[in-house]
Amino acid sequence: MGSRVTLIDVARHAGVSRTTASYVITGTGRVSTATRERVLASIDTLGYVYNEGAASLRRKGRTIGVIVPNIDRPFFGEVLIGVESTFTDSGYMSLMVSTRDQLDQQARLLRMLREHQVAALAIIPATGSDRDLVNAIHSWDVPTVFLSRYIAGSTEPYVGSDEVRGGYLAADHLVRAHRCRSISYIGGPELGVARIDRLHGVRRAIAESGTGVSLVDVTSESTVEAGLRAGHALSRGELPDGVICHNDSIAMGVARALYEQGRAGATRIIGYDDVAAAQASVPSLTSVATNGRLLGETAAQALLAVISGAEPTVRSHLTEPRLVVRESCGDHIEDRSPS
Amino acid sequence: MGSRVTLIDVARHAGVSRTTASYVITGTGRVSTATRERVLASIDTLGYVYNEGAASLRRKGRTIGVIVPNIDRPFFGEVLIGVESTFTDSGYMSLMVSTRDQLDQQARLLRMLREHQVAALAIIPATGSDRDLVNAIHSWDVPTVFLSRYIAGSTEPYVGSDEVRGGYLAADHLVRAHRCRSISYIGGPELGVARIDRLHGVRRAIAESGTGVSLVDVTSESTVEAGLRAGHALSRGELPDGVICHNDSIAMGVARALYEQGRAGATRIIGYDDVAAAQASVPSLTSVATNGRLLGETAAQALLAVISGAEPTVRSHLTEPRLVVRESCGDHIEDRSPS
DNA sequence: TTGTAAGCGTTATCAC
DNA sequence: GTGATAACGCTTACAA
Repeated sequence: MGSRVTLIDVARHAGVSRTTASYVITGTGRVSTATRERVLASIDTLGYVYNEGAASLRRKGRTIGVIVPNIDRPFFGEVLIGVESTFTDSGYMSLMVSTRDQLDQQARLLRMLREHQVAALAIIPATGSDRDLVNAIHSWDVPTVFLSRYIAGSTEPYVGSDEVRGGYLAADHLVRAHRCRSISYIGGPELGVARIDRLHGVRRAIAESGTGVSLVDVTSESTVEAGLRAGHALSRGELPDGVICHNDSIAMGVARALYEQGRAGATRIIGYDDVAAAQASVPSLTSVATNGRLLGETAAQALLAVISGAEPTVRSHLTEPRLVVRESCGDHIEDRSPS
Repeated sequence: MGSRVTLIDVARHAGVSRTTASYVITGTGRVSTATRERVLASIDTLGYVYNEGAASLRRKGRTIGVIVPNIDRPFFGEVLIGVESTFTDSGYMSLMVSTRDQLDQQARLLRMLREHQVAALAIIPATGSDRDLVNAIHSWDVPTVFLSRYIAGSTEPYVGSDEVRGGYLAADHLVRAHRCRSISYIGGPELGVARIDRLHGVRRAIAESGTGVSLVDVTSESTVEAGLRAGHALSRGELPDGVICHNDSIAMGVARALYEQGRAGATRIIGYDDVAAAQASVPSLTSVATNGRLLGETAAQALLAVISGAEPTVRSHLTEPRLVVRESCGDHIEDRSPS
């Protein structure tokens, strides 16, 4: 009935030794076609299933640890798709865990992954992670890639979108195409590297424009609700000419808040990540596209390479973001607010 | 340096036997406080880490298989949060894989999970899964819960939202509160059980109303893009009085398409799942809330119970959906009583 | 309370 | 080409 069928049973049934049976299963070693057939037949009739756990005791395991802050944020979801599909397509399984963006959870999960002997680790570190995390992972000595968020000062392999460039693209569009003189950056955790980098890009774009542009930045959670709150707060004062949001959820919240205040289209809004919903919102959302899926695939491929012995250290890799211009930053938006 | 420290090393260092060391780690057996301290100290100084894989060779493993169609669909993301957090909080790890809603992938992944000796299985089956899947899982003999989608005729434990009720709530609102005489159901895979059940609910609501209401249903993918296409197709003809969409992504696409045709608000739209973006869309989306997270938690808890030996078969569990009324279904007649 | 020893199912080494 | 045999790191009766 159960998985009580072992390699020994197969070997006995096929009239060979465990070794030969093992050779057939793993494809290793030299086995005559005749015996191979026989073994395969036995496997089939006996209903044998390979025991990865037992095998891992001798050879390297085929399980990969994947750590993310929240599975439900659309962007991370896309990244996960990329990571997971790449690994399973190569015969590896992903042990996915979410830290809820909390450092203590992260430490705990890291330990559990260690106990599970994962062969590699892909991690989007929790906000606030520092050298301690890097050191812990480093001393552990398992191939690792940091994803989407990097740790300041770390030299570990990193795959992410070029945040500085993303901020630049957004601000440049506002300043040059729309002649904005005041810009607000909304959202993201205060110390998040993505936020800081994007703001750098924003400032650079402003500086390059040669015009005097005022910049205000506000932190917030990365949720629709937070965007709604931020939008209402914003509309209590004088609106900036343009708003850059830390992600699309916030942007949708801000746009909605302005709409509720009867000021739809009163300022230009740019989101970040270009998730699926961006194109369907009203107004449709201009957004900095980052292609999370590609990010995930890239990271996974890098890890697979290292595991396969391609020793040469994985180098960091930045993908190029792209600005997708839609209605939310346009001047052509009619005022559809409820009168 | 690496994880070369084994229980033997710990035992030697602490001056005890493997057994005692093992007792300390697992909390099993009787050990004097003195020796326990000593062992723990050794573990610390030696940097020992438990080897779950090796342990699983003797006792039951602590890894759970989780199969979903797509990680990136917001609703499934919520379900996963519930499943994963519940399991990790209990010391189990989730081996998550996505089938891309394809049967061959699903079969392959099922096999891999088996080889990894998972202690239990939570699965949202791919569209089109049938008795074959149930039989395969059943003969495998591992505690299993079907999640969110059930297999027709299967008696395996199932945790999901009451789809019939959801369809009823949506249609009842359209028919009674808005006096709709024509309704379209848009989206979902043709043979999906959720779709079929919801349509049952819709028909029941129509029948109960005693009025003659025409019902049209169209299948589609569950994406924003598909919603856009469906919305444009819809607006080429005469619009129905009300539209029920298979999920919120489709609903947002439909609403957007109408907007693009200059017919925003020309019909009432109801979405499904009530994902975060629903409240921020313009118009904000009326939606049937299903609480995916709770679903995931419930399923995980049921599995944990079975694993812990609470033999009595997990019974199926349906959660009650709730209609969240917002702007997209328009001019509300004050009738908030779809209790 | 602690130690001895027999597995768990696989792979690696080295003979034949 | 094929087959003994020794690991791999841990759990768990059974003794002491």
